[in-house]
Amino acid sequence: MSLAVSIKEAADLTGLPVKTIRYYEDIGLVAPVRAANGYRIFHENDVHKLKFLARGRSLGFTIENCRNLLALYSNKNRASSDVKRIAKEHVSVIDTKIEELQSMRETLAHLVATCAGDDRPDCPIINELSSVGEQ
Amino acid sequence: MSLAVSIKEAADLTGLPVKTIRYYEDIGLVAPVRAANGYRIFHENDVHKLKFLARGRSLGFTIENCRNLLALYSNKNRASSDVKRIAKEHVSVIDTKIEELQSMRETLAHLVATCAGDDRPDCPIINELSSVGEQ
DNA sequence: CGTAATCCTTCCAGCAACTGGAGTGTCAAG
DNA sequence: CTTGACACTCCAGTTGCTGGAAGGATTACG
Repeated sequence: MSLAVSIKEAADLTGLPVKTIRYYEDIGLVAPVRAANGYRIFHENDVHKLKFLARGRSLGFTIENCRNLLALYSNKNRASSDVKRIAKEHVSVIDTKIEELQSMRETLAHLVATCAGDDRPDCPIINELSSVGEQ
Repeated sequence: MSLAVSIKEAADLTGLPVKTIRYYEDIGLVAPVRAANGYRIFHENDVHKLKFLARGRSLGFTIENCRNLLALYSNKNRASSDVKRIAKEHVSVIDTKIEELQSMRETLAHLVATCAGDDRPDCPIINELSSVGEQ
């Protein structure tokens, strides 16, 4: 017969915290059955979905992205073009974030480099933030 | 005499939304005085602080970072080393984020590249997420 | 059999940093 | 005098969890 585990075991198998798994059930991403005592029982398919979610989230997909991908995953009639589209959109979101962070990083690193970092109150970082050099 | 503006004008001067300025007052980052009718009045110093906050946030500092920087900014006895330390810590936080995003990006871009993106259901992106290739 | 440890359950509250909306008040222009 | 743009407060929602309280179930040990 198939795998049937407790929430703790599902957590150990997927690397997700127990709380997170309950949350995923709350928002309808998994639907484990219940034992007579009310305990959740995770079958192979549930654990598989949880692993899918863990990987998707660690790749930076939002919960809604994951919900869509999961629907495509369960849909044998899916077209790979749908999946590719979602993934491509996500790559460009990531690209934008990287660019923003790099520009932040440059500005800050420049400020850090020009700051003496001593006991004197004069500080180019503060000067920039308070826009003494107002352009 | 000094500048004294309404919340809308402060918003226009700083680029911050009106709602955000009210929120910044709520959490004690600015303390505009009130007119007889209860309207907020922003003086030059308040507008200056708001601009400082807007820049700090756009450089990715958290609100708490900004609160600290603002305290240093108002403190004429500050040492530039304090400011430099905060900024350096922040640069390394940004570096970590960039690295994570780049690794995500690579994985995804690879998957996108190997996906046919046609009408067939077979899809390497889904396969990866569902870990058919379980290692 | 008792009890202690480790599960399990639900529900409520909170984090960051806003954002939106409801409902109401104020003020200047035409 | 009414319209429109502004102002106010307060409550609720966003995302993706995380923590804790209060209680029930199960297992292991003596």
